[in-house]
Amino acid sequence: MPLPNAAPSPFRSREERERDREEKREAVLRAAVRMFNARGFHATSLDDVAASLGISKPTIYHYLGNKEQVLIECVTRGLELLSAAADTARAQPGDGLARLRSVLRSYALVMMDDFGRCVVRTGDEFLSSEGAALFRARKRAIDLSIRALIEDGIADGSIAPVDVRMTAFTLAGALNWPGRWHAPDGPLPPSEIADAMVDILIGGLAPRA
Amino acid sequence: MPLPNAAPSPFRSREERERDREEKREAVLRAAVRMFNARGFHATSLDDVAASLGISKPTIYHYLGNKEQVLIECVTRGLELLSAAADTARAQPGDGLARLRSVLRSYALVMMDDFGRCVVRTGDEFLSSEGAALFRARKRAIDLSIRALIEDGIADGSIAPVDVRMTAFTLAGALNWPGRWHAPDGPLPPSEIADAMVDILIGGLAPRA
DNA sequence: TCTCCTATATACTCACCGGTATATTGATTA
DNA sequence: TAATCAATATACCGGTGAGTATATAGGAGA
Repeated sequence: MPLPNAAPSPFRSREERERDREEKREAVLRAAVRMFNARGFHATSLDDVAASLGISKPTIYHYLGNKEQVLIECVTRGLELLSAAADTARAQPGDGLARLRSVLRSYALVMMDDFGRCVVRTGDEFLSSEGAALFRARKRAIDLSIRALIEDGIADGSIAPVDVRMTAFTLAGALNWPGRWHAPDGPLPPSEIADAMVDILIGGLAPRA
Repeated sequence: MPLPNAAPSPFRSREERERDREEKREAVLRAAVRMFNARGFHATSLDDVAASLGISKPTIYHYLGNKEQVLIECVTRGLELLSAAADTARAQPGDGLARLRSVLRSYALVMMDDFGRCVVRTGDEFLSSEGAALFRARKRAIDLSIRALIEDGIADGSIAPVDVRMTAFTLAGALNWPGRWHAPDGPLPPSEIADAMVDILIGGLAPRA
């Protein structure tokens, strides 16, 4: 219970200071990911990122180890969003197709978020070999989640007996693409884009007999 | 008619010299695109490219203006392959769906070629504003080709009445993706990958009633 | 109060790399 | 044969940017 003394004190407790620190870290990451997405990783200097926050480069180094780690944290945020999307939708009721549809929709939405975008715009080339290995492992886990869902759907008859591996690649590829072309201030809201893409992927192009 | 004197002369004619020059230019481009694809544009120095050919950096500048122009030529090569794929398949007989299928297949194959890959790995960020404008214009033309084909198919009843714009995005996105993950020395041959992806996109996932 | 830790800045180093100036060689042409 | 041009190399310049050394100021704890 907080005391009724609502006057904010300039003296911060330990937890408050830790929260402050976390908040600043987060702000650095947000600013960085926006710039990385807009100009590309190599073309963005940490001086630029610092300037956009009105701080200086060493401050960034105070909160994050080095430039690659900034990128890794951004990518990791995005991958976590993607994993979360896959996991929560997977736990829902419904047949395989319905659950897959839900995952695909969430996946597409993440791809129109700053951190999701960053995942798709960051090739292995940008990371050190350790970073790239981690990156690949997490992407693989997400891929496996999607494959499992497709298999469920095939088993319960809600999905046609397709090649699971290639299907997962195709779906992910299509849904990754908005991360490259979607402009956050475009006319179509992300949810509509996601719905339209998922409908096409689920239904295909050929008219139903 | 060549004279029966088959002994290769060290004295080259004008045409031979021009062909030589063209061949060297081409070799530079091939070496460059491979490295760009493997390490990324910014992480590849022209010294590296030169070294991989056993020549020196000024030689590259002798054949191509500057680093951006090297990239633009690579991307242009890829875009030409893509345009060619769209145009030739469009001129074939068959209903809209059949022709679209043919275009999609060719498109996917180009994406597993060095130059096609380069198109998809090169974001606008890497180019100057003029380069990026050119790039976008050519991609737009390809997009319009695909849209036209989808419209044909809807008109002749071979394609379901989908949202044309979103469908073109979705198809292109899915087919672009191999440009990022496909390894040229992988087990599956590109033609099989292309077939599998196109089948999924055309047929969708839901079982036919 | 003295010391230590945190947050921040300024100013620097160092490596890399795009691009160029200049030299050399050999073939082409006048 | 002299003048020119194409093809190539070596050696350099200048900018940029990652990362660091060092200073400072102020709060926290002993």
